[in-house]
Amino acid sequence: MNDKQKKPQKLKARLPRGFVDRSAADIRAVNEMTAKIREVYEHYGFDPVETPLFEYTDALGKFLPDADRPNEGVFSLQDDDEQWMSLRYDLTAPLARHVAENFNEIQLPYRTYRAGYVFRNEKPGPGRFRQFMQFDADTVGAPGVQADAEMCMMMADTLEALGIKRGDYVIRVNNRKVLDGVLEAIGLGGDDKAAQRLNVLRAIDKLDKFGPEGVALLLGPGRKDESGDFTKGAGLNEEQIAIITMMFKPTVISWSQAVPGDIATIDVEMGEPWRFAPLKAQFIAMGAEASSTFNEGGDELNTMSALFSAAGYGPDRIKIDPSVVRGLEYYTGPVYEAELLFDVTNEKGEKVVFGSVGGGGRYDGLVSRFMGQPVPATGFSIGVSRLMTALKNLGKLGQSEVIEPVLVTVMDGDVEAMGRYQRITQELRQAGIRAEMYQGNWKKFGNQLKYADRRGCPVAIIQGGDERADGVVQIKDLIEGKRLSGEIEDNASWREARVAQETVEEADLVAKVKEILAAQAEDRRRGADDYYEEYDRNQVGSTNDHE
RNA sequence: GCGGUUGUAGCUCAGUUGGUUAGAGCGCAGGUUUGUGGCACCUGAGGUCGGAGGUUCGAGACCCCCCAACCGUACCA
Repeated sequence: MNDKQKKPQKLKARLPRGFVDRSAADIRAVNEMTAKIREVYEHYGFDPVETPLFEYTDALGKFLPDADRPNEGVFSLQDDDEQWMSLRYDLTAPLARHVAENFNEIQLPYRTYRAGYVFRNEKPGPGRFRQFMQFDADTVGAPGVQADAEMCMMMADTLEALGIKRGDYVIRVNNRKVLDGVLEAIGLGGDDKAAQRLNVLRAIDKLDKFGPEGVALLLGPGRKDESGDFTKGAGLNEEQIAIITMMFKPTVISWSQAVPGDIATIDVEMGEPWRFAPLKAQFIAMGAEASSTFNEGGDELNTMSALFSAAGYGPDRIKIDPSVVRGLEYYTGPVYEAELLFDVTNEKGEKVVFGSVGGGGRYDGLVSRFMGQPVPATGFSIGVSRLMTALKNLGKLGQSEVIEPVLVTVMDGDVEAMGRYQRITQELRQAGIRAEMYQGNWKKFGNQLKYADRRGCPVAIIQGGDERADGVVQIKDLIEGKRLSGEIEDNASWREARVAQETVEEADLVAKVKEILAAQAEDRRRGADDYYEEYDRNQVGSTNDHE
């Protein structure tokens, strides 16, 4: 008490882990993106719907928070009636709830889209957040794979609408039934093998991260990562590993040269569903019945492939790829994934494989959880936040720069003068010019221009007592002035010079400001052209322009 | 969860074998300048040295425990 008074503990300003504040530029970029996505979805005949951020936890799935691991994966809280509620972790489960709850009013097939933030209570990583935006489209009540095929085509169209060139992305399609069939065939069927099956699927899902060798290790004994940590494998034998590896490791030997019983001789080039035939033949050669699940999945992929070709979507846009796994739990049929193929440079200047920016599949069981009848559905989700990072790299965003407002400075604080400043500001606004009157401490005039400078205001309007008496205003071109400031060293003469400033009649104010803004825009355009010429010179190999 | 790295001002960091009152740059505020941005100069605010315990005459530094962040890995319906 006698010691020097302890200062009150300052509150530490800190952002919760895994969350971000969004800047003006980011928000504008997101708006630009979502507008383009929405346009494509609307064009395909989808209608918007919105559901709340919260749902009752049981509607989201079977993952109730329990005593041991509260809030595992989802953010949950108990309502005052003690019911558990959770922040949604995707947009699919809430849609299923919405459809089930309004089943009588909804005309099936129900084609709908929606965008919104979803939340995951997981450990965040680079480019992975605990709140992020998804943009979904779904068709509920359509059992045929033509609905799935349409989704894939719409994904391709959406990416192109966002400015991603054909060849810089691919939609990869697989079918859960094929995977299930393969697992059955190598003796991993049955409930007692469920855990092992899951391990196998997870291992395959890591293909883009660890490559075929890494996946093979994960399928077998296990893999040690660079920090020395050991990941336990699925414990398959070499023959089983070889069959699974066959699904994603292309070889050059054709089927006719394959030696029965020697799986290493079989060609499984990706991209064509008929390539599954050798797999099937191999199962028979090994004495295992090729399962009907496997055949069903293969047939569905064949149908989808035919639909793609008929609609003119070749393998440069959509291809069949047996290594696609996705959403390990609720998918029941076709699954698809949108992948970016170009290199992306991260904040640290390292090249990284960007990978998946969206995906989806058929989830025939989700709506029917709430109903006594089957309700088939298929849909996909685009990771908006993630895709935005990629688009920034491509230079496809933020080009339409926003012009900061014209600043009307304040010289005198009396009501009459203030009224004039206010009126000038309104005149500019009514002429369609973004404008604001200085709202800080007007007595420090230097600070007003400093504010305008740091904000990037293009023009400042100045009217002191002298100008007011004459019915004129000073218009200062801040961009031009900044350029000229480099030529003046001495502060006094810099202040004297009043560079890039001219006096006009009040009546001519709007016209003159427009003139200056137009000249500035012209300068920017010229500068941008130079930039893009430079940019184009640096783009090697991007010769196929389909626009 | 497991493994590794790192914690000093708002930010980036220095701080010697343990030694007086913990520093710099940037940023911020004020001034030189009550009618002019940049540059320059002057002044100032801003620190539980991540936290607790221990060793010591003495700890920002050494020891132990805890916490947090970052990276990798696992999980991700």
